[in-house]
Amino acid sequence: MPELPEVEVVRRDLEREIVGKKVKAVEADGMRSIRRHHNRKQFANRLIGHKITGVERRGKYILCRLDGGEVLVIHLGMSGQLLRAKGGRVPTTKHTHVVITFTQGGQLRFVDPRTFGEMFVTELDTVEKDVSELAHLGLDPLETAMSWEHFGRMVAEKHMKLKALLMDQKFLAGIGNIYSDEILFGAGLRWDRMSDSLSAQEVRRLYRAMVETLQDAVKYRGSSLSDMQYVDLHGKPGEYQLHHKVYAREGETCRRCRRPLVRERYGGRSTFYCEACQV
DNA sequence: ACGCCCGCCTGTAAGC
DNA sequence: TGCTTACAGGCGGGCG
Repeated sequence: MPELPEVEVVRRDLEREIVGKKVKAVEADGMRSIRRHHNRKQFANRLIGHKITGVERRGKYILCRLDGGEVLVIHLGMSGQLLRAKGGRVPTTKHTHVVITFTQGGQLRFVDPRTFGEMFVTELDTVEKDVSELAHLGLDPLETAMSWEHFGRMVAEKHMKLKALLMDQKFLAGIGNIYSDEILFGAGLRWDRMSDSLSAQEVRRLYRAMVETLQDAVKYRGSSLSDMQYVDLHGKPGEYQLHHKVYAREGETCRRCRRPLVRERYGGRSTFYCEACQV
């Protein structure tokens, strides 16, 4: 579900809500969501008694620093949600796999119907070396300051379709299916253009569209589709879906040229674009 | 090195 | 109404 903007919104919510809190109790309903651990007790014991000292993001991963030098790594996968429950009396919903209770009261809950998401505790100073998904992450489009010329050199070194390149987490960290389509519309480029075929002007448009699209999406607190799988820490949906130009708008009119938008399958997933505005 | 498919899961919607 | 199928934002692995 969540891509960079949604994960960033949740990270900001977590920073406000759980930093400084100390873990009192941890419950997990099975091993699926904490599959890197040997057992539930070991997972719980690495959290209990520790205070959250900060919350960072690497691409689509959330890292909650703990006092004592460990870190709680969270990946939401396709359907994962982090929800804050204040007081203790809020009933847990179906698919709640992990509940972290703080000493000051209140809980952080991990809900994940499709169970592609996960969380685990590991050493902070080796996490980016030992966890290969993190070790191989590419640049973060919002965190890494870089010139469009530098971006253009990186893009031109590859010989890949633009959509595949934008979604390649080893190249750029955080962009998924929704935002790749939105970025490419913003840049006026087709999804299947080869990365080494862009003019300087096209590179500049792509870089600009990438940064602006992601920033806007964060500003509107992410995209919540009809399934409502993405909500923020307080259970509230985002509003960026109201600003989507192409994603899930097959057959609707292009906001720029009024022609109907098209959908194509690529790499097993839907791709939305305008045949006239994207070349 | 890359393109493409599968598997991992559950839920929902569309099609018959 | 029911059954079946397709599809959904994630990722890793394997094969050609």
